[in-house]
Amino acid sequence: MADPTEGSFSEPETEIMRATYRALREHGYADLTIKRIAAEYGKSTAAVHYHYDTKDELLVAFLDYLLERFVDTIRDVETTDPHQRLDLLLDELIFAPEEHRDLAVAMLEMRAQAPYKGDFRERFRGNDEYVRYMIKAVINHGIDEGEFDDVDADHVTRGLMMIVDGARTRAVVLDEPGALETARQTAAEYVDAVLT
Amino acid sequence: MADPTEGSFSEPETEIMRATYRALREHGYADLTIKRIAAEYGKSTAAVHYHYDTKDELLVAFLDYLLERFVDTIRDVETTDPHQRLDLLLDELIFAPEEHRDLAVAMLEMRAQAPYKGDFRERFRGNDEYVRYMIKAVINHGIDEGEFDDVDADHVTRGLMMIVDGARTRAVVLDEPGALETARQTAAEYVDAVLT
DNA sequence: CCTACCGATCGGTAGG
DNA sequence: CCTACCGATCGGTAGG
Repeated sequence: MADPTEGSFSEPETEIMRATYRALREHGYADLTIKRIAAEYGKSTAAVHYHYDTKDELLVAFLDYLLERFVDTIRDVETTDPHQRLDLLLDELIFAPEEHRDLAVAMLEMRAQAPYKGDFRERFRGNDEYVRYMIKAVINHGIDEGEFDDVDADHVTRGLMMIVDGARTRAVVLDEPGALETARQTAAEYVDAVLT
Repeated sequence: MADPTEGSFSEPETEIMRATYRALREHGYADLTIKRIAAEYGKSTAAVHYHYDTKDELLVAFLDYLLERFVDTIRDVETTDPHQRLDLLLDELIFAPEEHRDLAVAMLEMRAQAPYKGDFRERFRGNDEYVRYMIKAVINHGIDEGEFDDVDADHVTRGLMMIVDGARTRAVVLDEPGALETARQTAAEYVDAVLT
């Protein structure tokens, strides 16, 4: 809250989140231990437990941290023209895994835990609702301005989310060059087909 | 190989794969231990290690087992009409997570390990190629018969895979009713838009 | 395949 | 926050 947005040091909690991120990237979720997080943090495991009583509590906080970072990558779309705005939004949603592969990998690992952790699922649902709201708003705006056909904005939004999530999953799992370009093109074809 | 396809007992390896499946379903990948697998198997951990030297070796065999089961769910499309055949294929690919949620959950967990396990990634790539080949063959058949437009079959196939994988991921993570119906409809819209 | 066990590591805590 | 430690559990093995 003190706003060291650019400062190289900040609150211990933020440092621990960063350390968790590095540990997850290096070892994967299944081998993510308090000891490794503490090692990345540069302090003892007791220091970690001083800030987060249990591992579960730390992981939920970490998911919030991850989702914040994710939302940050798609927040600054500034154009007002609906079609262009939708294009830019889709660019960010689909090409994010390319620029932030570590983030995409970590997100998929956390996502795969959702069936076992209700806390995780709730947060992913909230995040998904937020992203869908952004897309839906642009589509509705385009419909109002007569730039898009009068479609079911909610349905089209969900269709685009399928493509976005498919792209993300495939980018992480298969790691094939060109997969994101294909996804972007598919999204464009879908937009052209149903909105115009 | 002795073919007890319906027998309630079979080779120890198959029993262990089944036990691993149950243990994974119950505890998740991060808490999947040899001890729990052995408990499901009904024998000692040494019995498990007798068949699989290391946990890694067991997991790779288990992924093969999972992918076989997955392929089995999409093998028996019998129609010859291209459009109908593509529809049935997409039905199976998209609605599979509904009928086999455990399988879909397990698959996503294994998928999330791909960045850390080259063995896993290779197998997912092989499986993906197989599924894509099936779809592409149907599309090319439709093009040859003049039922579909003369499109880039490979590109359309990849577009459909995005939707399929998006649907699977979202079904597991968000667990929202209706998500698969939406995905199926999106796939139909995409097919209509680019193939006809 | 089993019993019995190995060293290593786990999440978490007591006491300062 | 640290040192030092807890009981529990991990993957894996020896010997039969």
